[in-house]
Amino acid sequence: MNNAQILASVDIVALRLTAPQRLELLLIRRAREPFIEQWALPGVLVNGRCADASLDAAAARALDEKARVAPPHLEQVATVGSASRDPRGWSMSTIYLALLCPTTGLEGDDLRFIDLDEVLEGRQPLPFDHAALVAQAYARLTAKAVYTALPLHLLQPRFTVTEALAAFEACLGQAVQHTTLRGRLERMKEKGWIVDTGEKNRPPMGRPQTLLEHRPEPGRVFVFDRSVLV
Amino acid sequence: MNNAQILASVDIVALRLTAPQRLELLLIRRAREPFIEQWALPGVLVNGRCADASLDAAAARALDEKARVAPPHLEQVATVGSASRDPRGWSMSTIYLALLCPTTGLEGDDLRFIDLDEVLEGRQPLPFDHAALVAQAYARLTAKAVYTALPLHLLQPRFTVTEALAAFEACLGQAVQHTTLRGRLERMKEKGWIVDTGEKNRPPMGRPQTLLEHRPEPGRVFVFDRSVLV
DNA sequence: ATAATAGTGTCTGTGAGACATTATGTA
DNA sequence: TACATAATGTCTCACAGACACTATTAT
Repeated sequence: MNNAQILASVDIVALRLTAPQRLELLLIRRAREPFIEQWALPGVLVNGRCADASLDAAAARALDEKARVAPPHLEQVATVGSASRDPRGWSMSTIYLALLCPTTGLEGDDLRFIDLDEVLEGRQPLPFDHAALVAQAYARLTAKAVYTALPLHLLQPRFTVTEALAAFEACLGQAVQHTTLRGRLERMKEKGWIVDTGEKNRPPMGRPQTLLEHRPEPGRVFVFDRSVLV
Repeated sequence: MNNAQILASVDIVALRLTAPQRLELLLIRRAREPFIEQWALPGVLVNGRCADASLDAAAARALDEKARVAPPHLEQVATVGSASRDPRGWSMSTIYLALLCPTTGLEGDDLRFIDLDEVLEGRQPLPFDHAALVAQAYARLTAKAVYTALPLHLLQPRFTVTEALAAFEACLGQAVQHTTLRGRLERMKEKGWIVDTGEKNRPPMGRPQTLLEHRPEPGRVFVFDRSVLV
C-alpha cells in the first residue's frame, strides 16, 4: 500500500454580518510554521488520528477548537489541491463556508474579524492561497443568495425585515427591492420556515418593526423558484 | 511535520445518455485490492507523485488513463472523508461529475456502462461508498437541470429539440413541456449559446427537425432565471 | 388520405421590479 | 406639526404550464 506524501486540511471561511450591510471574515494568527504569526483562515490538518467521523465533523471541530464558535450554517464549498499551494509539498484543502451569528464574540489576541472587502480587494494579503479560497466561498454565498434564503443564517433567529434586507444586500453586493424580499418572506411563512412572533421591535425613530422568527430545517435551505437581480 | 496516514483519491461519476431518456454510468473492473475484480467507479489515488497540476487535472487524468475518455463537462461535486469508507484506513475522496458524449465508446473487458437506475435503486451494488457517491452526483445533476442548461452537455454539439428534451427529462426524472424547453433554447440563442445551423435532420418519419448547435463557454453553464417543475 | 412527428399560438398564473401611498412611531 | 421608518397597494413584464392548433414529412 502506498504511503502517500500528501497534506490534507480543512479551512473555514467564517462570515459575520455587521452594522450596515458589511460582512466580516474570521481570521486566526497562525501558531505554527509555515507563515507563523500571520493572519490566516482557521483550519485543521486532517490526518486520520483525530477520529473525526467525517470531513464535516472536522470542519465543525476546527471552528470549535480554534475559535470556540458554533455556526448556525456550515457548508462545504469545494476542495482544491496542487503542488504549489503549500511550501511543504503537494497539499489539498477542503473549504467550508460558515455563517455566524452577528453577536458572535471572540476571545484572545489571536482571533479577529476583518472586513471581507479588505481581503477580496487584496488590501489584506493572506498566506497560502487563502485569498482565493475566500473569494470562492463568497462567490458561493452570492450565487445562493440569488435563489435561496441562505443569508437569513447570518441573522439572529428573531429578526426584522430591515435586517434581512441588509443580509441579502451584503451577500449580493447590491440593493434589493424591499417589496421583493417581503414577498419571499411571506412565502416562507406559508411554508412554515418563518413564523410571525406578533411582537414588535421599537427603533429610536419610525414605525415599529415586525419581529419574525427563522425556523430553518437543519441542514437544509429554503429554495425560491425564481432569481432576484436578473 | 506530521506524516499523515491518509488516503486521498478522486472518483468519477461519468454519465452517458442513451436511447429513450436513460442515463448510463461508467464502471471499471478494479485491478487491485481491495475489492479487486469488482465493478466500481473509475478513480485514481492522489499522492503527490503524479505531478497533477490540480485536483481537476487529476480527475481528467483518471478518465483519460482508465477509460480513454475526454468529457465535454467535468465538475467537482464534493469531497467525503471518514474512517470507515475504506478498509485500509481513514480516507477521503473527491467526487467529480462527468457528462459524456452519447457516442462515447469503450475498449476492453474492464470497462462497461450500466443503467444508472440499477445503481440508484440498489440492484447493482458497488464497493466502498460508491453507491452513495453516485447518488450525490446525480442529485447535483438533477438540481442543476432545474435552472441551468447543464443537460445539453450530454448531447453531441449538434442536436435537435427532441434530443434536448430527452436529456432534460433523463436528468430531472420526469416529463417537461416541450414548449418550455423551446422557450429556453430560444433565449440561449439570443445570448449566443446556441446557433441555428439552418440544416435539418430527417428522421424516418414525420417532419424534419431543426439542427441546433451548442456553443458553450468553456467551464461555464448557462443559467436561467427561473426554475422548471415547481 | 393517414399517421407521425415538429413547431407555433393562446391563455393563465406567479412572482419580480419599480414606485406610489398609507401606517405608526418619535421629537 | 414635521420627520423617519415600516408596511401595503398597484401596475407592468417575463416566463413557466397547459393545451390546442398548424406544418411537413413518409407511406
